[in-house]
Amino acid sequence: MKDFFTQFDFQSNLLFKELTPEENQLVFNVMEPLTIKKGNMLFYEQGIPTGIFQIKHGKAKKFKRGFSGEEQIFYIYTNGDVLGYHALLGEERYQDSCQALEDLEVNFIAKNDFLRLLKEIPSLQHTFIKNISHEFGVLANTIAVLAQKDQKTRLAIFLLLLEKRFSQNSEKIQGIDLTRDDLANIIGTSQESLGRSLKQLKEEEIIEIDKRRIYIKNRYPLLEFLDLKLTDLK
Amino acid sequence: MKDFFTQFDFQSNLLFKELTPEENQLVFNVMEPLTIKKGNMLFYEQGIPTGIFQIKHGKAKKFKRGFSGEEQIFYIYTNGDVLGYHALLGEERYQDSCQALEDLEVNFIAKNDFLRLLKEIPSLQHTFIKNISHEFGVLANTIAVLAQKDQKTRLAIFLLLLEKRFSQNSEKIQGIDLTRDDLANIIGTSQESLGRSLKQLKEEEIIEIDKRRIYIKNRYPLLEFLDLKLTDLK
DNA sequence: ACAAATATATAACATTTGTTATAAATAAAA
DNA sequence: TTTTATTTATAACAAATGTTATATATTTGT
Repeated sequence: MKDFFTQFDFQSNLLFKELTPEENQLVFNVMEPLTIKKGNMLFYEQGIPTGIFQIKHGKAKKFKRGFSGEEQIFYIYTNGDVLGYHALLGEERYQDSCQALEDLEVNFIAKNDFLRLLKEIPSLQHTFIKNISHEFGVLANTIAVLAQKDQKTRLAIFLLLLEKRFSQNSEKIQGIDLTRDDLANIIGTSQESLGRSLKQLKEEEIIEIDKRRIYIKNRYPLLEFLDLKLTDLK
Repeated sequence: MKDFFTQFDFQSNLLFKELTPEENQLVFNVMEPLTIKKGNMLFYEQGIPTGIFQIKHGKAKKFKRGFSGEEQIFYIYTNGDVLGYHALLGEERYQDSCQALEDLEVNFIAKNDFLRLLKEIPSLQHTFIKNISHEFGVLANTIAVLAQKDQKTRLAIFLLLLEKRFSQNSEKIQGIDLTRDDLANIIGTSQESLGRSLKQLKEEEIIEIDKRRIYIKNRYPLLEFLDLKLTDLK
């Protein structure tokens, strides 16, 4: 059984990690550094794919509009994550949208360069397909959480997951820095209802809030509430 | 924008549909007919993959256990659907489980035969990767429904989807034949709460129930309730 | 620095959903 | 068939969540 965090993590920060120094150089050579301003889109649902991105620094939300049009966030990417390859591997348009939550520094790899890399580095195509397969499982696990857990439980789960995600490739403790709207959207509830639960956690001294940023002060009550043993966390 | 049904359908009944007669023969040659009894597993989460299946006749549920162990159904396969290829393409263990909901007639393609087919039929690998990419979008859409819609709305959506799915490759109207438990599990609610909503729909003469089988008598109120235009349905 | 716009917090109330309990119907086994 | 087990239906009540409204805090733009 994959551990708790792995079950909900795309692990897309590991995609270029298994390369030899030579292969790594090939990848590095075709990377183009870019800055993307807060609020700008990395790509749009139904847009024609132009390449893939690696986030050097910052956060981006991946979302999709359901058939009645409301945005649903299903992943938050952060430092080191590689994204945008589904559409290229599937040779189709983007199936979801990705937007910068803060100013981003990214490395961009253009479509043709990426396709060439796939040929030059034999293991790479397999690594990507394997990751998509893993991501499929992450979405299935997310479905289970949303379908089975009540709101307070979903909040506890995503607080733990997001805190961990945001500390990825980063020295200091980041806390969870998302708008209440985005956080409510992730856990599938209303902003007001989310606020009520956050207030409770604050009163129980499990979290601390500074401006909008949420810090987990004491994770043990959360783990206990979720029936997680420390060993589940690796 | 993909139409309503396509947004929630893996379309895994189309995977072998684009082949030339010669290619089709190659596939046919390695298919081994099998019968799988109701309740038996086609494969298990964490099991080592042995091959892929095409359902000739019957229904099977695909599910995954969340971190606290409850089963979550995230897809129902039916006539014509091909399944079990994620694990082979990703060269990893099965990431979910699949169980026969009734006696199944399937065609089985053993791992090595399938891998050989991928080499012999150049378009095939691409078709499968493209489909996984599409399935990824289906799961994202499912997340949006579970996170954003209330229980009655989720029921309306899944009734329409399941009715359509079950009529796939089948002449007569099938209705929706699932245990209340499985249906409740799919839409993410309790059996009792599901029962309450079904009763309402029965009173409004939108559905009809015979034994456990649910028939949609009048789909227009459902479509209106979901704010769907007929053109959304293709 | 200031005004305007946006985001957050909170409470009261309405509605939805879950839970517990029990009976009836159906399916499976003897 | 008869008995037993399982599944479905339903109601009363409790708990969770959504909604509306309003106040306060924070961010953004000038």
